Amino acid sequence: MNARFQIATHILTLLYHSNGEVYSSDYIAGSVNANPALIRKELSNLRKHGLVESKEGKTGGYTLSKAAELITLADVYAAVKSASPFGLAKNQPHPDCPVGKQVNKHIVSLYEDVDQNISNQLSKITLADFGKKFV
Amino acid sequence: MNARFQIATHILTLLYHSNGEVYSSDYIAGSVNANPALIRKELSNLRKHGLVESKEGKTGGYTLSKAAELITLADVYAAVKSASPFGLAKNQPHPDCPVGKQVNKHIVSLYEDVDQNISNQLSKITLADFGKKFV
DNA sequence: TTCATCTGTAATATTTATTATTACAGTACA
DNA sequence: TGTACTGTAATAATAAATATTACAGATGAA
Repeated sequence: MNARFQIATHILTLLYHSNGEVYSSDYIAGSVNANPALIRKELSNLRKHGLVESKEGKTGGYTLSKAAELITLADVYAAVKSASPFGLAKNQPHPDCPVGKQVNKHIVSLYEDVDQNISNQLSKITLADFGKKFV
Repeated sequence: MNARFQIATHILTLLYHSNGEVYSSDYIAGSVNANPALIRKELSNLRKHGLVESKEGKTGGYTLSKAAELITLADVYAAVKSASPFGLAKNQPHPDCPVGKQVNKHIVSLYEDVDQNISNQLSKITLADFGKKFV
């Protein structure tokens, strides 16, 4: 996991507070303090995951695709994770060692459990819940 | 998080199966398929966290510092994590934006909750539990 | 219809983090 | 006193994340 979860959550929280008004990637980039192209890239990803809608052209910009009550932080987590926060080494352990030849399998299985647990926890928090913290 | 959790777990599982015999960093590196110096570095970290003991000199090497029933994967997690698997952007969000100026605080708080949840889950699995999977 | 302002995306550069390597001093045992 | 280890620092190489630039395409307004 990396800063993408933070950025995505920041973006969505902004859109939650926009009350349906479209926000441009430039405006959002200003609040996040990041490059507009990077923000558009993340917005593009969030759109592919059905969390935001975009409109091109002169009066274009971004809005949430559905009510913030229907978006959970688990959705955000699923959208931004390319891989599990738990990494695997690129090196294959030694196949002749009884531990080495099985360790990846067991670690992967453990990671899946942990990941499921994280998702379960995050699914209990909606974007509306999170956004209401900002007054 | 990164591959260090995997490597540390691999090391400890090897030592669990050693039945008290000392293993050298060279031997361990062979199973993990990594550089002995890297393994020693992680072992040094595990020693600082009280999970392994080391012996220098000609017949030196590494052993577990206590019974595998008394080591949980949460201990391993705590030992290897330099930071939470959830990252924060280096860029400070814009302080004039109501969302930007508070988002870090709320995200950090959320990360702490998630991290605690991960630890709770991992604390239920001892090294003995994990090591018994290897037959 | 043409200009301004936006999205979408690719290509690339930069920075940061991770992992690997080398080297060697210090320790302990035979 | 030589051999086989650990401990650790310094550095190199690699990989991943982030930032930047550029521009085609869309849309609405003058």
